[in-house]
Amino acid sequence: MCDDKTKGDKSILIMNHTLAHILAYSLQKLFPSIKLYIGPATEEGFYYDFKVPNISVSVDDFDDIKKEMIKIIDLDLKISRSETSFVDSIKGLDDEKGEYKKVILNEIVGKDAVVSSYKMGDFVDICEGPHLSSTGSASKHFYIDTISGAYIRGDSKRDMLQRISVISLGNEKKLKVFLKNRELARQADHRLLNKELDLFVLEPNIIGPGLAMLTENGTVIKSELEFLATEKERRFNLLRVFTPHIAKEKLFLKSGHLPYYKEDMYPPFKIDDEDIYLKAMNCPLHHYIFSRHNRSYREMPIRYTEFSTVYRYEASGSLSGLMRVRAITQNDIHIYSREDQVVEEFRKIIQLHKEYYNLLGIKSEDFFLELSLPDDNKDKFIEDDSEWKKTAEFIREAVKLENIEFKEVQGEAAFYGPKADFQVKSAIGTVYAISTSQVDFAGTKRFDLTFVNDKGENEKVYVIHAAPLGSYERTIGFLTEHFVGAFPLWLAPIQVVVMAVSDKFQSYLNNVFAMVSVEFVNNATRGIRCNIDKSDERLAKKIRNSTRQKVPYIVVVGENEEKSNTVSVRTRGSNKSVSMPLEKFVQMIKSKIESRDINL
RNA sequence: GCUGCUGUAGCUCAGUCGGUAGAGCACUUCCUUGGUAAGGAAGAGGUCGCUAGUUCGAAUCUAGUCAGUAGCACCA
Repeated sequence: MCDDKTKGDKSILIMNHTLAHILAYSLQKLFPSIKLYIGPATEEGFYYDFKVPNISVSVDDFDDIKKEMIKIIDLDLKISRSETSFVDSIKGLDDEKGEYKKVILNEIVGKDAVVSSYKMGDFVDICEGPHLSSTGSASKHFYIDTISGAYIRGDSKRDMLQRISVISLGNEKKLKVFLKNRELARQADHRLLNKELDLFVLEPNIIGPGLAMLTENGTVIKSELEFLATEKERRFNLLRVFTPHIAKEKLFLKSGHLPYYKEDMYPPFKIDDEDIYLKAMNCPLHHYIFSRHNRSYREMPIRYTEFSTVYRYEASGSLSGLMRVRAITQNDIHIYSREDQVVEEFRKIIQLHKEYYNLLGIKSEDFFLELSLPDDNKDKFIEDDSEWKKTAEFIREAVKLENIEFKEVQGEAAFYGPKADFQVKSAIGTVYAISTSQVDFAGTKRFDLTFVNDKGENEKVYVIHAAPLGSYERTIGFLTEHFVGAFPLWLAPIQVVVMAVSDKFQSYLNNVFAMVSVEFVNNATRGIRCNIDKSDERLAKKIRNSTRQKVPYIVVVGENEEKSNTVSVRTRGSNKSVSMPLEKFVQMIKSKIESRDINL
């Protein structure tokens, strides 16, 4: 997913890098006081970061910028390279306009390097290169896409610059296809689909930003996922527990989450002179359940799970529909394990993921696995080299045993241990962790989590944190986008809509409705979810309404059906209807629901 | 949180130069009893996100604020 083939195409990267310079040159012509920062090529094109003092460049300027760029391309300016020493390069920069270029030289290039510059016309930019030999060979088929903010060196404590992002794929055809595909992807945005599907409600002004409510439709999906998880729990020997949503400050101080994560928790309220926090995580509470009595090596591992909501004061700018919310409901698993069991337990968690993903039709190209390790930032990660190494190796081993490809990233670990995140892309391209599994070697120390080993000694517990179904909010958002609203039968909020050709056939319609919506044995709450459409509309209109809600089966009855005790069934995705005996239809649906068949 | 953009009916949107609002869909009622993606008519529905300010007068101009959004930063 992340290593696509276009990435290896060097010539496009070179051209886009040259186009970035052309963009910068154009901007400099239009805004002479501009301070340029950096302009790399990306997978889809390139961008340039800059700041114009007292002026904010806007989308209204895009036309002018494009014209300037085309002009520079048409002039076919020669591009030449020159080299200078670090000191001369610094000296050569204007104090004002070169402010951010100096950042590059001082912080990225370094004193000992020879600094290369590329020149086109009267525009010179410090750059490693390589570049095209002249501007004329750059493609004019680029699309100035967005203007937004970006921090210097990605550091939120520094100045924010403006970033113009351009899509450039080398030719017109690729550009058109890209833009068209992106438009299609945007139609899969769960926020957009929600207008038809009516799964959730956000009332940021009244209830609060990031506090999502599920409607009766969304709640069906949540419940189905919960049934599924409950079934799996039994198979994987997970034990269900239950904990409160609030706790004293002491708990989170002990766990180490405070003061580390104070900013990310809702501010506390005072009761009897003590600060009470809304929980932002379940682990410390589960730890107390685990450690309520002494544990023998014989009973390990102990696997707890809880369906619970945690509250995180997520940054306002990061909130997005159901994908990033502030009240997060997870199926949160904590496995208390002996050292020699960690790999096997972690492996089981990966297997659990596989089972879920198979069932949901999520293929390996839909996600990627990221192994997150610490970097040398001592404020973010607990210091203990040997434990970090050991636990990272546990995860690598488990993941390798399950034959899943992964990539490793530094600096993304949890403060208490390395983690393996399943990452997915949303419809608009934002990457989200859909589930996370972590090995914790530190929390265990703080809570003195131990068991008595076969030598009668206290031995350290390793905790695996996992939420293989992610949060309901994000998972429902992701699944909505994944299926573009056309949920598999077992997840569909409404599985069948029955309607009659005219209300002459009311009684047969009622009969069919009663037969279809009958609940069945193995799980009473998993009967067939059937709606009856009694609206005074023409048949075509009723079909249209249900079709837009992506209802899997639309059942129509009239004179013919009544006579023969059949139904006319229109399956989602088809515009033809098939006649079949009522009994047969109900049986078919029943078995597909019970087996969680992905196909209709 | 930062930068930009946006905020008019449940939804999608229109509203000229400042003169207290309009359409389509949805909703309600009536007509229509109609065989597979929009039948017709009428009606109801809005302190123009909120708060100040400018003005005789603000949906429209200004400031602040709340929220959404695109990125960036964050993401236990």
